[in-house]
Amino acid sequence: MSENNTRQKPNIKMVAQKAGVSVGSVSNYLNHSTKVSTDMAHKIENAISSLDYSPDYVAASLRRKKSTNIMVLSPNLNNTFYTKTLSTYTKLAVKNGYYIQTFGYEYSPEIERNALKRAKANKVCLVVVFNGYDDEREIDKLVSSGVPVILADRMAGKMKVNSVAFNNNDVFKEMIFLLKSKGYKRLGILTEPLTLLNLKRRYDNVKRISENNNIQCGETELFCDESLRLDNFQNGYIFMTKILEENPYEILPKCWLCSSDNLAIGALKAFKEKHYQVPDDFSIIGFDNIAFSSFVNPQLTTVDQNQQVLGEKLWEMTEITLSGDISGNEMIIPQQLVLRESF
Amino acid sequence: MSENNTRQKPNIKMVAQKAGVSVGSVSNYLNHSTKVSTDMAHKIENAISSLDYSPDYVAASLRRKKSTNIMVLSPNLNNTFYTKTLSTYTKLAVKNGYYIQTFGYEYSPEIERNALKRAKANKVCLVVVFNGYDDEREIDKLVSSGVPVILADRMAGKMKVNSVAFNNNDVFKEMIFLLKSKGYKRLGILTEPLTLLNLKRRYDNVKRISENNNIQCGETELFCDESLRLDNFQNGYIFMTKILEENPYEILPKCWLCSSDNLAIGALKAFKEKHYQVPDDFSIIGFDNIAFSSFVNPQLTTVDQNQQVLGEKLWEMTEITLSGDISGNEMIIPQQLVLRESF
DNA sequence: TTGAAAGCGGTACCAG
DNA sequence: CTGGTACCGCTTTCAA
Repeated sequence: MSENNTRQKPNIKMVAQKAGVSVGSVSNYLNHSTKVSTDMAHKIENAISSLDYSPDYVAASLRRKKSTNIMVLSPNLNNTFYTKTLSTYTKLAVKNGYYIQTFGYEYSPEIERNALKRAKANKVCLVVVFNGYDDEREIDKLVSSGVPVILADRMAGKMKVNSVAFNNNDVFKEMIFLLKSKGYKRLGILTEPLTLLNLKRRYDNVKRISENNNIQCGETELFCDESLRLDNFQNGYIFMTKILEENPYEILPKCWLCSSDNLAIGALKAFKEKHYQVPDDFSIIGFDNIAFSSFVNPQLTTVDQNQQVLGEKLWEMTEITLSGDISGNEMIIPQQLVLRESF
Repeated sequence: MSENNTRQKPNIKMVAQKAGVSVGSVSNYLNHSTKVSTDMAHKIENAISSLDYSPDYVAASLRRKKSTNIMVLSPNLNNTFYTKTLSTYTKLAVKNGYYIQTFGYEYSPEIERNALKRAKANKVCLVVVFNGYDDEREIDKLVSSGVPVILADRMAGKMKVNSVAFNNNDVFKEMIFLLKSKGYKRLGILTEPLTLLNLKRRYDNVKRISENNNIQCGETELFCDESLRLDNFQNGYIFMTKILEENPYEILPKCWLCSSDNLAIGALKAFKEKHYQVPDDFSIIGFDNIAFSSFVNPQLTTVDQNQQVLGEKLWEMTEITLSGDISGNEMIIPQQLVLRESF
């Protein structure tokens, strides 16, 4: 008979009333901020369950001036390198009472900056930024307005924020050594634009180490295109097809290093379609070691960037950051060459 | 010299003061709720930019009792079927002033229910649930507490909520017809547990249509395992390997239909490793048509569930839902068999 | 049009 | 330990 089928959501005041205690006491009880008598605890418990009350985080955030929501920004979500990392990270966060909101900014600096603004407006307690670029100003503003930031898979550079990134140097020593021992003279680089700082660093390092070892790896060997950001597989395939069609086999590098497994797998398809044998005519090395890389044929040789470890380190850094230490801490994770069939 | 380097975040009151107008007027101006004089508009504009003010959504949400945040729940994020759909949906949402927070519940009903509670506590204006199960009670509670829900890739069943799902029936007519014309007598089903409603529906339909056409597809042909939820590739591979080792070739179905491309690709690897030829010794059909499915060897025959279309329909449904119509609207998207090499 | 003031649902301080 | 109350930042009547 009652008409108010969407009756008012129970609030702390109603709980207090029903339990016959004050609002403050209910809050104390809920937040364990002060001990309450067992008698009172009982009454409150009963009121809560009979009303089916659950606290309003928004109101709490407003008053406390912070929340337990963590925002994670990722270039996009279509790369299992990111999502696998997030699986681990999310589980850890949930276990500790935090909640993760993921957002894919689709490689658009504009959407990314917009999300950064949301972070402030939504009072998240932390934002984790995967890669990203052209965002230093927004990040600085965010930090100085009180929202800490962790950079993931990216070094802090000049910014004074915490970060966890991969080494991006040591693994190339082994790689180039092997390259040399197999008789290669040049190394082709297939990559998205080097605007991403970790990509730039990788490139600089592999180039330096190559040249120190008489492996040619300069301008002529650098193949990079804007499209490679968006749809790695598809556009990697298209781009490599174009390269093969526009250049005679002789002038192309015989060994390729790609900035992601997705790209490498696209290139692999292009090689096959043009009837080149991998690794005989061309050999290829990926980056990330996503689950998929061992499922393609030939199986992909790649650089392992362990997603579980990254997720765990990220959580460690989160605890450090949340405890107030935002003084530019840095965690560096080693990489590892995993030899399979494509090289 | 100033010590307050983290000085107070500007709020609407400070803007009002600086502009020499009232708080209400600033709010009116910002929300276009009432016309303000151009003179006042100017003063407010100036105050805002000189203070670098940006409004606090949390406070606004509290007062308005709703927000422009949309929560999207997904079983996990490691399947590009979900993330591709989300790419499209996110772009549409952002364009319309909404913000998407994605959360992967890792196939845990507990974590999923928890997230649903967050939805209420965080005052999101809508939650989109991909698949999910054992959550009807939480969803009902959510809806009756005023947060509308859209079911994605899942039909509403008995629940009175809006949904957008795939047809999951018609495509099987063509598939079984082809199966028959190629001389197959049985169809093996490789799937995660049928607790997901859309999976159950798919299975019932393919079974019925098979039997009507004298294709055997019953208990003996159903291969399903809990592990297949978690890491599709890896566990699909492991599970199929086990099947091949425990059963003589003769008694196994020669054609397989999988509940996802990820699973199919895992199975493909198992077939190859045991030196079976695809599609000669075994043929296999996937589901989803993820980008990757045309990159494996042999290329995967699969059922296209167009992710872009799903993303778009989901946004259409979002507008309907947000406009207040939550009376159990349903959108059904057709599927399409895409013939490649594996069948 | 504009301003004043009452909340939204909590938290935290302070007095008892 | 408990209750009373100011306040978080914004929206929204209501009067002027």
